[in-house]
Amino acid sequence: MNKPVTLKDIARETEVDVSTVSRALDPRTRTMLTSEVVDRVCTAARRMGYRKNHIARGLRTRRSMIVGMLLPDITNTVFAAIVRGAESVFEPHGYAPIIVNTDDDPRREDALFNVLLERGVDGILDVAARRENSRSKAAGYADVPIVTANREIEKSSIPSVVNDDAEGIRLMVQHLHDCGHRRIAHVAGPATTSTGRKRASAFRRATGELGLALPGAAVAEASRYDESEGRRCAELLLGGRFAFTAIACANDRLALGAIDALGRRGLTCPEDVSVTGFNDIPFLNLVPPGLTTVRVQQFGVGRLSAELLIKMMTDPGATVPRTTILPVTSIERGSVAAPKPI
Amino acid sequence: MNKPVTLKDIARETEVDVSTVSRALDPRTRTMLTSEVVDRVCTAARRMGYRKNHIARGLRTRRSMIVGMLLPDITNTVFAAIVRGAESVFEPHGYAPIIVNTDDDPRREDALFNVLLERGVDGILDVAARRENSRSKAAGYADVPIVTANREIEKSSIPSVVNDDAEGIRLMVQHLHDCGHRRIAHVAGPATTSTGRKRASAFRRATGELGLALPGAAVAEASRYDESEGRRCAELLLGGRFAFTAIACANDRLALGAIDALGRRGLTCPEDVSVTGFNDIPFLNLVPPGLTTVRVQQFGVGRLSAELLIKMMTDPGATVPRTTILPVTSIERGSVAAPKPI
DNA sequence: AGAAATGGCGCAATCGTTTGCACAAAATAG
DNA sequence: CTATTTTGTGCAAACGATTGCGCCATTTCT
Repeated sequence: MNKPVTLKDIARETEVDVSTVSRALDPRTRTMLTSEVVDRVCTAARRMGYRKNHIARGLRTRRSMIVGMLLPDITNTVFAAIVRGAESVFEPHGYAPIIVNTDDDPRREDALFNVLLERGVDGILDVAARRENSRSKAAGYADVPIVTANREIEKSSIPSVVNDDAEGIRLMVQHLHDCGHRRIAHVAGPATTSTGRKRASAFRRATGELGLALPGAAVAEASRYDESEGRRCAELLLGGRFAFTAIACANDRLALGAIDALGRRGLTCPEDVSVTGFNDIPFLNLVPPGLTTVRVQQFGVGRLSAELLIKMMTDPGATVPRTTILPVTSIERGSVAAPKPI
Repeated sequence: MNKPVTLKDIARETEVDVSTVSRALDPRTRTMLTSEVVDRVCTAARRMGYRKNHIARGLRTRRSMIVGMLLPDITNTVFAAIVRGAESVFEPHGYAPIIVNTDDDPRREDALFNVLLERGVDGILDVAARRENSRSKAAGYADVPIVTANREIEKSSIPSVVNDDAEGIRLMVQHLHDCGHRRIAHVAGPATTSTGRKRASAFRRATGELGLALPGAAVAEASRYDESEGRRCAELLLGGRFAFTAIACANDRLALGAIDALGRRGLTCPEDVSVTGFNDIPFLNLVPPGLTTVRVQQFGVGRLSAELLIKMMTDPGATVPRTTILPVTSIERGSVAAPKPI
């Protein structure tokens, strides 16, 4: 239960002023001191088991060296990978992340946003952004640098690092078309997210460019990115007036739900209906029939967005790119085949 | 770029002392003030957009209200679920978690442990514990409350919340035995983890109690809990002198690797060899042939360990249970069948 | 050799809160 | 109606680090 060692203790021990100790311990200010003193202080610090107090430091410097990360749900491996990517750059720079899960609940999101601000985070990496900027965000925006990752906030100047959603969907639609599909349905992601909207409009554009029919009954919108919503939407499509041979889903989990819904109707994938996903989440390759999907750079999104945020935190005047778009690749597996001859 | 509002600002505005403002804003000390003053201060605070500065507060109270969480890898859904469980109790209590990933690297673990201490965390939830207590941990132990979750540190008094590893393995072995298996091999987890050791010794005990043969060649030890190690160990077993009809694996990912290794040898599961796992990770039900496994309370482990840690942080004198063991259940799927008649 | 420039270090203020103590006014007791 | 307790506030000292400023002792310049 011994008290932690402070600068003052080291100062007493080495018979110099605490300011000198402080300077000796900081590599940046160390140069203005005699190397003899630096040595003496450093060895004493090591011997006494000194650990700098980030809290006190933060009070004086007004920098907590803590960043906040807003996630929908860490349980979702897509976001976990982003966290690792961000960590890989935060940690070497001395930043520690506080992670909070919003469950895509706007109220929770606002509350947690405030929690982060109270904590005095130096910046916020928002991986749970919804399309419209919320009030508390607008308020906080002036003070704390924010970067959104994976998703973006529309009509705002908040920088974002995202995947090429449009290109990903285009790849999937093109691939389906190449396989002979002409009547393709879409299970869209929540319109509250930029990814949901982007992918849905990219779907419309891609099918349009290929001259495919696209009635309203060809699109069903999920309210969450999960299997049960994928199931629900697929059932909606199956019960609708649009006869399709393939479904392009806005994300892998929706696709898994859709495939399940097909099975319950006695249909199989890909024989009866082809299905595509988005993200290429882990273990997907092991699930039959092997989902054809879009591989995104989850880790890269985390890494780049963290680098961007660090730049904004350390140099407030720096001009940063408004949007950074990372390339995606197409992963072809067994869930896509030629449509049944009629 | 307006400066954040401080107690001093509110004091000036309401013409009371900062100490009074401080007291008025704290529900616990609020009672010693006139309600008139409390009202005046609170409304002013709200109007001016005051947000308490946790950093300054932490410096004075010597409590950061931050807890550290050491994880092997947040990408692993088992640990992500534990995080959510812990969060569900930390957040309502006003604690924010800083999460770091050790990748099960002892050096990284020590370094990150120090990072957490420098950050002035009020407690540490160690989900990445290795069996032997490391030096830095022993050092820090005196100052900061620690609880291990999922795993435990042997020969130490650090409280832990774990799953019933022994019972889980017993259930699997019993089930295999019930199906007719008499020659069962084991892919053990790393002996550096308590889970690896516990499950291996439980395997020995369970097979022993059933009177089964258990030569050394029946057990292969993985150095990490991942698919490639599962593959490697399964190949080792297949090339060994022990002819088995089933493999009980220390974890699901090892089991997936093992099944893959079987496939490469032209063997199928469960027809040729039955396989069992441990943890019941998400999506496992979708992967053929459906892994028979042990379901553990990941969320519960997180929740209980967090509750324990909070108790230790708020009441240092409290006596807490050394070990809390959560029950497990058996999940039977398609990966286990009767052994081939010889 | 005297003046000026440089380098190394100490002094003290500061960051925003909390909290023990003092002290006045009000309430209660004797 | 004084003496004592209570009650509500203010004062000021922490908490542990950073940093502008100033001072003294060298070194360098003229």
